[in-house]
Amino acid sequence: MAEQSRPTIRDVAARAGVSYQTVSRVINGSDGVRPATRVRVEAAIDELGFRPNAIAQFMATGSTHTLTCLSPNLTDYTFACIIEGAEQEARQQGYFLFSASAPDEATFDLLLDQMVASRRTEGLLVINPYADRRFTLLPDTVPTVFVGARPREESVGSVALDDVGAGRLATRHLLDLGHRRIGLICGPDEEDCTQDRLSGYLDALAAAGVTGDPGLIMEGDWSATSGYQALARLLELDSPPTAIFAQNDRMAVGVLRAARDRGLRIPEDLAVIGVDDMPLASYFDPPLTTLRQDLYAIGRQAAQLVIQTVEHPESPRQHLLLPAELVVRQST
Amino acid sequence: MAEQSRPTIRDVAARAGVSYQTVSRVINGSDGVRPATRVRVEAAIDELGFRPNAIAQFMATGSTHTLTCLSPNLTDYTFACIIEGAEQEARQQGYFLFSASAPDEATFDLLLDQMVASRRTEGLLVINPYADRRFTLLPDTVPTVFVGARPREESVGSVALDDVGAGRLATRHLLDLGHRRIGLICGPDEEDCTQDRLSGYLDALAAAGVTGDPGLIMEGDWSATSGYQALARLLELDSPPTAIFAQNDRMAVGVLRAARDRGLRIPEDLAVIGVDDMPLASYFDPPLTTLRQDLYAIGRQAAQLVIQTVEHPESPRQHLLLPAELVVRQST
DNA sequence: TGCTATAATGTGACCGGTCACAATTGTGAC
DNA sequence: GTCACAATTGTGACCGGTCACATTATAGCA
Repeated sequence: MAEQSRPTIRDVAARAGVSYQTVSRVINGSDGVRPATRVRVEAAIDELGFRPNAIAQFMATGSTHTLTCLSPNLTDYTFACIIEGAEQEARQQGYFLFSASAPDEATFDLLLDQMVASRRTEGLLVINPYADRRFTLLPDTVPTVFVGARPREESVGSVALDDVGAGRLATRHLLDLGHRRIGLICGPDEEDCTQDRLSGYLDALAAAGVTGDPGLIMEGDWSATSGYQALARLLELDSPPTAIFAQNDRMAVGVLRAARDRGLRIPEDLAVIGVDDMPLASYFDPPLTTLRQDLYAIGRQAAQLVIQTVEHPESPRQHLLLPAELVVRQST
Repeated sequence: MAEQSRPTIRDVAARAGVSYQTVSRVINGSDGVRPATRVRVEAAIDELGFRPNAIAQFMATGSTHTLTCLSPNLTDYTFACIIEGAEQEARQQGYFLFSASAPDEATFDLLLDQMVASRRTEGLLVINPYADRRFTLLPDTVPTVFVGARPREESVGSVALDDVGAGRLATRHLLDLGHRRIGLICGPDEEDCTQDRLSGYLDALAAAGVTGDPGLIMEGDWSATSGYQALARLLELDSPPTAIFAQNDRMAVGVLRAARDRGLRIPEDLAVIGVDDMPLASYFDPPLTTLRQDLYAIGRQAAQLVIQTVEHPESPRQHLLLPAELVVRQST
């Protein structure tokens, strides 16, 4: 309302009695401007309330300083933390982070087109790239980092939880408590972390000289309901498990509930451990033992990696694994 | 790597043997292009893999088709749902939604500067504007909508839960069950929804002819811990409440826990109701009675409102209230 | 067939910055 | 006081599209 159209560098230049180029120099803090001139220009900027038009800067420099984070959704707590971590890091380094949810492949493709092909973004963070076949749609023209999964090709960096280690840690914890028949409730088969946590589980069993029983391994979909159903099936076995390792907390909560509905005491009749340490984990009944992952750190690292690749395209791709931490509460 | 620099409309024009303006027409689907010509241009676009540079389009048209949603954080489930809803709606209408977390006023101010002053964004969604004094920083140069709060000035639209109605509904539910001493655990004093849910509570009590007791009203900070502590204090009263209305689910969960720790049976000794219907509400012990709010709808409506104001600046500002729905489970 | 009305296409300037380089000014040495 | 050289400052073109308008091709009709 106040000003019909906002002032440009040329307006500032006119007011300060210099050329637009000098104003540009002042904006960018380049040297080669006499202090007296700089002061004069800065005064003009203040008087006019001038702010550089970022779009025009992008246009001229060809660089948007914007990263895009694509996630299956924004509401999953783990994804949200990763995004927030990445956002912080990006902001600190002078970048923007645009985050968008791509619930399906079509949306993913659309977003890719709008962000990458139209040159709005300089780097890509992809959370959970193997949710479906979306990873096949990725262009190789833009620096990319996978979050929570190993890349299938070499040109992409990655940051993830040390899932094998986490699987091992959880399983060993249950073994240490004397359990020998340990049920495993997995995430979807096609996801990396499912496979890795599984192999950590198998590792730990083998290391303890315990023979694994494939019948104790169930596939869930990360939801509490799927955990509930998995336990129901496990309890129908002739020789049911005495402990459950659920690959995430939501499924573990489903297990707690299914156990309670059947009158099982936890941890006496059944020990339960999850992964994530979600916010209210300690408020369930009983408080959930779990493996905490530092999701913010994962996000921060991921942002760092993309920025590194954006700024030094030839630098080697990195693959980071962050450790999980055992949080013992009362469900084991 | 493949192409050093991506093709522009002039490259396409040369290939198709037309002028760049004709290519521009084809891109934008304007009519006044002979079908034969259009086909030829489209072929050239495909052959070269041309995609219009969005930044250049912004530059030329002055419109970015981008909205910004500022939220205190991205990890709170309610905020995330709102953002996802807004994102969906925006996408459907051909807009982008940039969402950023502004944990404090300084960040909020910075983001405002980067998004608004530098003309990257055309509309603003502000979630929880009264988290602190951030609302005083808002510029009046860009269409703005408050989400989850009433605006303090007329130029801003708003979408929120019908908090008064929700407070009334929750309280009446408890009254209907025969409770007369109903404890209220509020959110922070300075937030609108705290005040509104409180006045709904008072309304319902008055309507039922029950005299309210100010000693039964506690202030929390939305966290489970604060709910836990609030109940602890309420139970020390000479005449403690027989029911609790917590203004959100997290605090309600804290209440459940505090009650369990003291050996109170729920709902026999103490009835508990929350607000939000957060994802695992039905997995707590006992499953939580609560008021569901349609957060996606709130987000969608908010996006709609901003877009409306962006496209028709003179249209009147709207203020929407969405109803809450009672979900009765076993905590009452 | 010629003429006008209309459809289709092309041209130049412009959005608001930046870049590369040219022009000007200031400085120190002689 | 001059000159060479460095420090400042200014100029034109450009980024990749779009706009307004000029130009040309086509169609419609007498």
